[in-house]
Amino acid sequence: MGRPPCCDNGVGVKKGPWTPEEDIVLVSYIQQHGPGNWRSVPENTGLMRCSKSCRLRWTNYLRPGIKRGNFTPHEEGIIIHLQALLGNKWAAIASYLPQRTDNDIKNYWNTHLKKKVKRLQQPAADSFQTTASSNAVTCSPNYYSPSSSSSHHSLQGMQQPMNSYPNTACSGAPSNNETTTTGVSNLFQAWMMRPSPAAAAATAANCKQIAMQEFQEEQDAAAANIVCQEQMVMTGGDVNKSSALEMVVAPEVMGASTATFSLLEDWLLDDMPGQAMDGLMGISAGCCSDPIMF
DNA sequence: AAGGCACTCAACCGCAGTGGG
DNA sequence: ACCCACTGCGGTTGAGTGCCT
Repeated sequence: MGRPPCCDNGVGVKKGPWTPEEDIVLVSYIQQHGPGNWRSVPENTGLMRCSKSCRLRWTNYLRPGIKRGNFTPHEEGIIIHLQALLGNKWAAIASYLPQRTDNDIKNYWNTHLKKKVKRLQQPAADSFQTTASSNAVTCSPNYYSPSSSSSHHSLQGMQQPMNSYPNTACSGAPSNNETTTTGVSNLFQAWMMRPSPAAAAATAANCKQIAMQEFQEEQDAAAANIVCQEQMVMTGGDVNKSSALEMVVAPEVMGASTATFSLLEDWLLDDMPGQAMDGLMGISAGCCSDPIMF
């Protein structure tokens, strides 16, 4: 017991924000060797970072297909919904939003959604206290227990194939879309051709799982079309940080993702007609208090 | 203009889980 | 069965930034 953390030696280990130069070194290495074996990354690249820091930088920032910026009302709704179901299982929640990282979702929840939900939950809770004191408003993740898996909307079956980042496990399926893969995107080609572990593990236990599998496969295909624009603006030895490594998802890819994503959205949101657009999905009273919601 | 405050988010920390030897 | 190396995850921190007074 008590194995020291990998960064414990401290000596010579750099901390704090990553520089564009470090990003480039890391991306170049992952292009050659693929993600994983993080222990060897600092050793082989000369990066003065611990392996954990390298992994985090990759998964939360450099990984292709990451969508940054504002969350859409749809995404908000899904996060709120899944948080009510799963609790603070950010990795699990992130698996349903393949373009978002668990860190992003966690941050967004803590900074925006938690307050939002609380604010809207308050009046609902007040009204509920007079009627349903024991079974309703808690939104506990245990509320939908595995024992209720006979329910049409049980998460148990479908969670399995979604546990890996779909967009990093590309099946290498050929695409009809024009793929302009230049710059940094070239760095990812090698590892993007790996087979999909999710596809290999497919068991099709129920209809929802099959649907999610299809979603996964389409995500894989979409990932093959991700266009990563390398915009390394080197001016007089300086690196423009803001544009050094900017991944841009082609509009047609986003369209495909959106189309396939609607399947998931249907499943997530179909019991809440007319509630999605306000971004809060009626979480305060509607979803959590309805035992047949899922 | 400047100081204080609140907010955001990248990054860190520590623990748990897992698989190989 | 046990140990250990490694990865994954969730909670937390703190630097940067913008707004307000």
